[in-house]
Amino acid sequence: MTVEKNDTKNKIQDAAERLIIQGGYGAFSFRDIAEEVGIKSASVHYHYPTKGDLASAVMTRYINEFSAQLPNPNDESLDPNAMLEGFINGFKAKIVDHQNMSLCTMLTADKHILPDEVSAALAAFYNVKIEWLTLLFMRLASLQEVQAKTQTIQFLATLHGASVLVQATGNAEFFERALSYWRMVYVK
Amino acid sequence: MTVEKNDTKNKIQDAAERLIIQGGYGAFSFRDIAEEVGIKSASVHYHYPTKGDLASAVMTRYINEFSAQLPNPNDESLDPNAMLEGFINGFKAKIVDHQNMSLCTMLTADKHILPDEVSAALAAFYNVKIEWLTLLFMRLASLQEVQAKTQTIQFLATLHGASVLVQATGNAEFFERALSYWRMVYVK
DNA sequence: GTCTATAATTTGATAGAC
DNA sequence: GTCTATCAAATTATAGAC
Repeated sequence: MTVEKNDTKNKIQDAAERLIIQGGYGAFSFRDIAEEVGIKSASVHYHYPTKGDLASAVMTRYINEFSAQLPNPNDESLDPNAMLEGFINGFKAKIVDHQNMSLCTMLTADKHILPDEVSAALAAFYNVKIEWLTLLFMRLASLQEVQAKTQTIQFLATLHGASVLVQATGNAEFFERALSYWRMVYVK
Repeated sequence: MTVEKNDTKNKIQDAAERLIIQGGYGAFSFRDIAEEVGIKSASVHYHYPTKGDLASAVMTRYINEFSAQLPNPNDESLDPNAMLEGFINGFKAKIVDHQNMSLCTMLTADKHILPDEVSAALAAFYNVKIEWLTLLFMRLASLQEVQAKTQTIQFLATLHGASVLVQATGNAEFFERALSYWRMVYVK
């Protein structure tokens, strides 16, 4: 199984991901992508026949990379507090450092105009994150599943809402302010 | 000063607002709006020459209506807990009942492709909400301004993030779960 | 796999009649 | 204020040569 990291398919996905993050599903065109990759739009269609196919591929790659990078929350050789810190900081890097919203938040906003398979993948991805965090909070705070899931929803909402506030106001400081409770209780 | 609530300008704004809420700035066209209002696209251009003009008008109307409906947080004849409850429930109505994200969250996602005046109005609007909530939290919890503002950012993030989770997963129950802490502390 | 060429449609916007 | 008519540009997508 050969893994080419810089082949045309990946370059196309890189460009598409960047464009979706910046303007949403409606704001990426085959010509924009072609130009960025250095080929013609017909060649983009060769790799991904429709816009939905391409968005779906970008989404799938994002989910796979994200999931692969998640450690096992019940691995006793790993510090659960550090896992939560890593989760927060990974999100923060996308939001604050790159002054963007996450790919998934963007696609969530566009859910009504997304191909069905993409919006289904999106919902599934959020459920993966919820399950992972629930296991982590069960371990972190010795909680029952129901209580840990509630913590998860509150935490995930804070994280995603923080990105909305930062993006809307341009005030990066709001990120740490929104997350301060969670850092205080579980990280420090 | 005559106030026509059902004149063409307002009908156009209604249609534009609905379309923006459903698909973002990129997913509303003059023809879509014309069809919904029952006129031709050239007539829409008569009222709002450019797309930016229309988006700006929708945004301004939304901000004005929202601001006008906010009570004075320091009015001692009003219950501050009820004010926060009203704020939460007003947001919930948009998110859960209408299965949408709020106009402002949608436009925030599209910020990079928005005309400058619209994105500036957006940032200003979030700051209005933050100031109002900060005054409310100062009164609600007898906090200093800095602490009240931190509460505000945490609360606003939770609210907006809840809408992302509900929209992404289709699980309306996540709204109350995300807000449960705030309802428990300040509403019940 | 990439290209040229092009089809079919949609888009934001304007001119001018009524 | 609304219409018809139209424009120039951009869009997704396909056919076929190399």
